[in-house]
Amino acid sequence: MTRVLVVDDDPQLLRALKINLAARGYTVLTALDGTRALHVAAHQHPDVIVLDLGLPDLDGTDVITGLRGWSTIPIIVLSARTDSGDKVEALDAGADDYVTKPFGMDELLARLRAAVRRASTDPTGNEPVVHAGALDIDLAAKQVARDGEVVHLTPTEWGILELLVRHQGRLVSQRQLLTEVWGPRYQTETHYLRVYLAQLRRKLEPDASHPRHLITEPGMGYRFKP
Amino acid sequence: MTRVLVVDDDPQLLRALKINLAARGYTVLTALDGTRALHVAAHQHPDVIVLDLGLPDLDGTDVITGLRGWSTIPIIVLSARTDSGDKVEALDAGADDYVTKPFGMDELLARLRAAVRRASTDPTGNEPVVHAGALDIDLAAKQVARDGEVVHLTPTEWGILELLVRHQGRLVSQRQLLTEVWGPRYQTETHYLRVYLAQLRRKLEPDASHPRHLITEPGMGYRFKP
DNA sequence: ACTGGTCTTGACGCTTTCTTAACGGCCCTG
DNA sequence: CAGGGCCGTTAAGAAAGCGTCAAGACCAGT
Repeated sequence: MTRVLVVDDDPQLLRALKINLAARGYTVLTALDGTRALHVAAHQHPDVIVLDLGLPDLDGTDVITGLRGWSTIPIIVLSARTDSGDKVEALDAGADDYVTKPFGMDELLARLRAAVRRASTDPTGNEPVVHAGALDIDLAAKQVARDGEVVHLTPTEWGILELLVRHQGRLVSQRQLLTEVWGPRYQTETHYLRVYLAQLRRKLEPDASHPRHLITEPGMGYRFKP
Repeated sequence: MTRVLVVDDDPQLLRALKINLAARGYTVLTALDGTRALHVAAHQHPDVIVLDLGLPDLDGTDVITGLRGWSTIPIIVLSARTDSGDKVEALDAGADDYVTKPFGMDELLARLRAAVRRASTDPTGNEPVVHAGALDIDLAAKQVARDGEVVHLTPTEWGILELLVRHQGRLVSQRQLLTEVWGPRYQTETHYLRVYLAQLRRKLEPDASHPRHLITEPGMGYRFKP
């Protein structure tokens, strides 16, 4: 049974969605504001989230980034605002889809099915700890240990490491690193990568000048070698 | 570089999209109808497809199902019809997103980024590893091994090899190699090919002077023989 | 307002990669 | 068999990319 978390501060709409989704066989969880949404998402592990942007407590994009910090659950954003700036912002923050109110219920359901279908072919979600040499990288806990000692990483450092580790062995292009860690507008700031890769190597590699795990492929990108 | 296939029968819109996408650093492939779209998708392996539903030859959903038969490439549907029935149909056929015309270019770009982001974090990398003699060519990892030993390639070398391997067995013209690896303005610089093919053979072939995989077809182009 | 941590930015030397040139071999044609 | 394409090989200078260090900007918590 697919579990949907619906986040909306409008009780009427919430109720309508709940009825419709339940009628289609979904299990429905609900939250009235962003804080509770994050809480429910963390504890109930829904399969997909329908998120209204106009929440009383938190900004919509903050909810998205809060979720994306630890999860890849598909997020479908609902909003009354047709402004394309909002859409861009939400999508770049990590939303999977954006539906403008008023919307047809069958359209929302179709988008929901599309989101769930995609997620179900994606076996990401149960790969908690990656070991590589003296490194233990816990993706769920967002923590790295070197020789058993926990190493502190900044958010940006972690973002880079996580992306590389999730694609371990594969080449990750500079462009992808920049868009996913900094955002699509930073695609050309390759300098950042050099600075941060040097920092990561200093923290994680036995010999920073001869890296064994964080490999540079000149002109192409970087690669995490286990 | 992300490769986008744009399918539209309206030359004007096609041109506008091409310019905008190219300006954002995408490599743009185009097709004017469904048949050609399926052909290009199969042979050029784009990273994402933007598909207009109003095509002259095939029904939009047929194009989607045709693609979904063998590929999980993200598909963003474009349509003038706001009818929610069409959306449901397209999404259930396997489309990833549905954008109604007229649309804002920045919104489309954001949805494009979202689709590419999802696909890239999805390790359903159905890019195969191609074996040829002592060579193992991993297209997803962008890595080649010879007798199990990883061989380092420069970006240009990899670009040539990848193109040839993706068209394995078939002849790839010099013109195509030059335009895809160096850019359309280098179509006459056939000399580059000689230099780089020699380098590739030295790195990959058992006997560089009697190549078994990287075959020259004099006056025509090159061919990768598995 | 101060502090500590983090992110951005600039400068420099070094390495890798690209471009270009020169030369010799092969094969077809006249 | 002479000449002109076309191809392969090698090498060296030019250009682009990389690693490193460090200073200033920014931001949140005290």
